[in-house]
Amino acid sequence: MAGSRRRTGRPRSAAADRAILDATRSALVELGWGRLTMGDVALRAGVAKTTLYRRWSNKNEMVVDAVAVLFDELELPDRGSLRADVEGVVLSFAELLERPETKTALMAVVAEATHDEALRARIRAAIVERQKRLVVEGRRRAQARGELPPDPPGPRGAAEAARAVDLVFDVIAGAVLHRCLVSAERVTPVWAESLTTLLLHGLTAGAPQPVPSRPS
Amino acid sequence: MAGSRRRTGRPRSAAADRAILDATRSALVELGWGRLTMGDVALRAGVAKTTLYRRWSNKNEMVVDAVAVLFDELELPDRGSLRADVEGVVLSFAELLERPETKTALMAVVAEATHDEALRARIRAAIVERQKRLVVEGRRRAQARGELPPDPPGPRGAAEAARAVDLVFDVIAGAVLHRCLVSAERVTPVWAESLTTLLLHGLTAGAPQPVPSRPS
DNA sequence: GTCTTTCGATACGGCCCGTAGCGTAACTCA
DNA sequence: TGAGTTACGCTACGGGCCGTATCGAAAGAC
Repeated sequence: MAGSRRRTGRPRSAAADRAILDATRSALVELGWGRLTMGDVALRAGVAKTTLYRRWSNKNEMVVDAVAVLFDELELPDRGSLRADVEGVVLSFAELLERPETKTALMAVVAEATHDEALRARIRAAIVERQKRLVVEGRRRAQARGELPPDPPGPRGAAEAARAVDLVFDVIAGAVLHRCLVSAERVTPVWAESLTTLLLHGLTAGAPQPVPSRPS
Repeated sequence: MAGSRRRTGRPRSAAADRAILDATRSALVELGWGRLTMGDVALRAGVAKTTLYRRWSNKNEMVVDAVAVLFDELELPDRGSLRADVEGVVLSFAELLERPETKTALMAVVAEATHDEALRARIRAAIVERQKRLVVEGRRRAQARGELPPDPPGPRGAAEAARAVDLVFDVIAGAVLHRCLVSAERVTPVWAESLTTLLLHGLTAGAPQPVPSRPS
């Protein structure tokens, strides 16, 4: 379907696509979300405003596409240990989030998504689900090294593993995001190390534990 | 200074203040951030639009004030153990964040704050710094119970304790926020328990730890 | 009673959104 | 090569909202 969509007529300009998305990101940096206008993006891209509306139905959808590709540059090179891998991904994610276009656009789009189901789905597919690969990969490596226990067998084990991945993803991404955007403080290597230690060993590391955890 | 600010003339209507902030919250629920207009808020509040602009210079500042009070309802009753306290605050915070006016407004305001230093400061003062009290209190109780080691003495110990509070706050608030708003999944009691276990004992709980943590 | 400030109401310039219409450019197919 | 089809740049437009100005009336302070 996607391949045979348009077989005749003048094709869409791929150069215009790139110019528009680039212009959107640079406008986000300079103006922020509230002052970003479609007319301005068109002007920066050297393109007519109508060309924007032929591709996206509104500002939100355009910005999601402009920002989603930024997250794809996240990588997880094998740094040899679970600790090093976690610290690495924390710092990479923070570096990404400290770029003005990323932080501005991500928050604005998430805000709009709170009352727009279609946009919520677009975010989940374009960003969240795609980046969970980092956690899956880091976890797999740690299990291979013996730093984490292997997944239990069977479908129950797989479901449990999926829940663990979701949890770790929310904790790491959430902590970095909150630190950068809500608390508005920088993510330093020292902070990344502290976060990693907390994740690996917990709050109670090095302390007596007089209160046993209750079974569920 | 604040007390003797205005000594003559007609005083500001406290009823109007309340009506405006209530109207702002209800408009956020129904319309979301993008469609919320000052004229509409004035209409809902039964107030002239000029009355809004006498109190706040723009939409962002008004919404921060409308939302900040919601966070003050967070409490931390002593549930008898660190585990129970953490689970409790996670669930309370999630309940707050799942209210439409909270999630919409918080994200929108944070997005605007990425390129507005004054707004960033307002958020930090009105929300972040005020809610850290929950972590400080929970930590103090846990230390009294012997679940956490006491703070080292001296100014260095105090600084270290402050960093620990900041870290735990970012991790807990960030995880809940990311789960609710970015991943767009519900915070269930089961999830809260998993998060608490992770926070208390870390990823490596129950697994061998071949890689020792390096001292800093 | 006078002074000061807020209030509601109305009007306004300005900016932006999203769409429509037009002539032209680019590409496909016969 | 020529006809058909689609994208493009340009311009213009109605409509909505922002933030401000202006006015007379109301509400307290002195």
